[in-house]
Amino acid sequence: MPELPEVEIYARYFARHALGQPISGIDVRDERILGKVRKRKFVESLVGKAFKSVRRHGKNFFADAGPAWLYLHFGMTGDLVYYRKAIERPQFARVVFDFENGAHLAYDDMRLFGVVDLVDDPDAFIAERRLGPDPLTDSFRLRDFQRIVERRRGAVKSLLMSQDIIAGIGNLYADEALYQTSIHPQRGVDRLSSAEVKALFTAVRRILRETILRAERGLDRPPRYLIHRREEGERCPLCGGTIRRTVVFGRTTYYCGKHQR
DNA sequence: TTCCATGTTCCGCA
DNA sequence: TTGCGGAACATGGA
Repeated sequence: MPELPEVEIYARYFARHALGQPISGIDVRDERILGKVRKRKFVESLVGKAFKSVRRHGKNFFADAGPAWLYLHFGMTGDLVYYRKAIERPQFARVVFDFENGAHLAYDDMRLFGVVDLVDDPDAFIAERRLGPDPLTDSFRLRDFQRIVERRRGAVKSLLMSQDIIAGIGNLYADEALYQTSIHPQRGVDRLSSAEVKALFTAVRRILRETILRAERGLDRPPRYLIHRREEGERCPLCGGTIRRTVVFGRTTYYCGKHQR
């Protein structure tokens, strides 16, 4: 489930299992998952190295294998699986890292929308892609968010999902933030009150943090979250209204027809 | 069989 | 210039 919180969990998982372990081999099982890098260069750049640290910016993941960085984007169905026995290798493992200790880390991705690549410099990558601030860092400031909202037009959900405005929010968490702030997903950005802009800013951070904290403890998102009610006609756990379905920014959108205005 | 899916990119149009 | 709709990508799962 790769939006920001999921990628953060993957980053921690990667750090827990793979950091400092010498890479003894790499099996690129499906080259279609590779970005710009060719298979041979990818393997030669990483074998014999060990990952030293990890970074995440929005949905983008980087692991330092100096001088090159491993880059991962999880697309819609990307996942990481650390395992010891060959039989445990996941079904859609596209790239497998073998470590000297005999364990393996698979990048698993059924739909192949993800990317495995090498980059020279994460900061340059972030700048080139024109990614906005990561909402869980100090670079995400209310002032900046307010300024962007003032200049922007269109539906508020589109703004939340635009990676050049905020990096990391996808379809589910955009709906969640709007639901929890009682804002209709199709409301024009120019019709948000300053209190609503502030509430949205706060809600985004709180929801992402809460999801990560709970996931670390093996807990799902709280029962009051819209994420458990993504179906037309469901009951809204906050106000008893009816959950509606529409399309915004090209994506299926769920909202409460009663309390989101 | 048909519809839908947590993402990104590209094209055409207003 | 900005924003949006639609399609494409690849592969299931319900």
